[in-house]
Amino acid sequence: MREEDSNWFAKWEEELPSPEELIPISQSLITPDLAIAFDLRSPNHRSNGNSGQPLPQTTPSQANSSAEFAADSAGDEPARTLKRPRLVWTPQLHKRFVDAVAHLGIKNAVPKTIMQLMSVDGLTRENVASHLQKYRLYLKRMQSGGGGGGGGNVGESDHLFASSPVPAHFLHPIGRQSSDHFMPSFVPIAALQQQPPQFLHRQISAANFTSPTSNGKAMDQSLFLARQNQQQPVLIRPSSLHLHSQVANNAEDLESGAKTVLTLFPSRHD
DNA sequence: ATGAAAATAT
DNA sequence: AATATTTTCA
Repeated sequence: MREEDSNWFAKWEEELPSPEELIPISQSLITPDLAIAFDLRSPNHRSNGNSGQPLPQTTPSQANSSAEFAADSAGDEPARTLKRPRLVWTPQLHKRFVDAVAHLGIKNAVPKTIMQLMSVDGLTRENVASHLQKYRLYLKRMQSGGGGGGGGNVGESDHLFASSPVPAHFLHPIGRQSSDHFMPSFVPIAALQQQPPQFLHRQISAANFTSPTSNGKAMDQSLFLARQNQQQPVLIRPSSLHLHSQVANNAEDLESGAKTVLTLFPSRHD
C-alpha cells in the first residue's frame, strides 16, 4: 500500500456518475430551496407508460410562473422558513457513506468527517449523524443475530444496508483506525467544500418545471429529497427502468400540496 | 460536536 | 402500523 492511497480516491471518484448520466435527471431537478420557496406545483403525470402523450389536456405550459404559487397563500409565509426536504438514502448514497467510513476508520468516522469525505453537497452533518446512528444499530443487530440460524428478520431498512457490503473492520473493534486504508494527509478537493447548507447549482436550473416523462434512464442517483407535505413519496428503485420522477401533482390537490422530489447527486466540482 | 432518544412524516 | 428521517437532549 504505497501509491494505493493516492489511487483510492481516484477510483472512488470513478464511481460517480458521468456528466452524461446526470443530465437526464438533472432535467427533473429543482433546487430544493427554490421548489419549497415557491411551493412548486406541476401537472401531474399519470404513471402511464406512456406511449402516448403525457399530459393531453392539463395546461401544457406550466407556467409555473407566478400564478400558481401565489395562490397558495394559505395564510402563512412559506418562503420564510424553508424546511429541508427529507433526505432519502439510496443504495448509492449509502455506499458512499460506507466507503467514507471505511476509509476514515471507525475511530475517525464521526459525522463531520464522514460528511466531508462523502462530499455530497446538500448533505448535512445531521443527515450523516442520523444515518450513522442507524447504521451502527444495524451492525450491532447483525452481529448478534446474523449468523446462523436461519431465521432472519431483516427489516426494510436492513435491505438498504445490505446493499453495501460491510467492511470487515466494522465488526472488528480492533484497534486499527484506518490501517489498511489510511487516508492521505490531504483532503480531496471535493471534500473541501464545506459550504453552507444551501444548494444552488447551475445544473439544477428551474428549467425542469415541466417534468417531461422522458426519463428512461435509470436514474440511480444518490440523493432524493422529497417535500414533506406529500401524500406519496416517490420511491425510487435503482433497478427500475423508469420511475415516476419528480413533481407530480396537480390542481386536484386541494390541500395536500405539491409533491416535489428533488435529487442531489454527488457533486464533484470540477 | 457526538451519540442517543423522542418526535414526525411517509 | 411500521419505518425512515429529523429534531431535540444530554
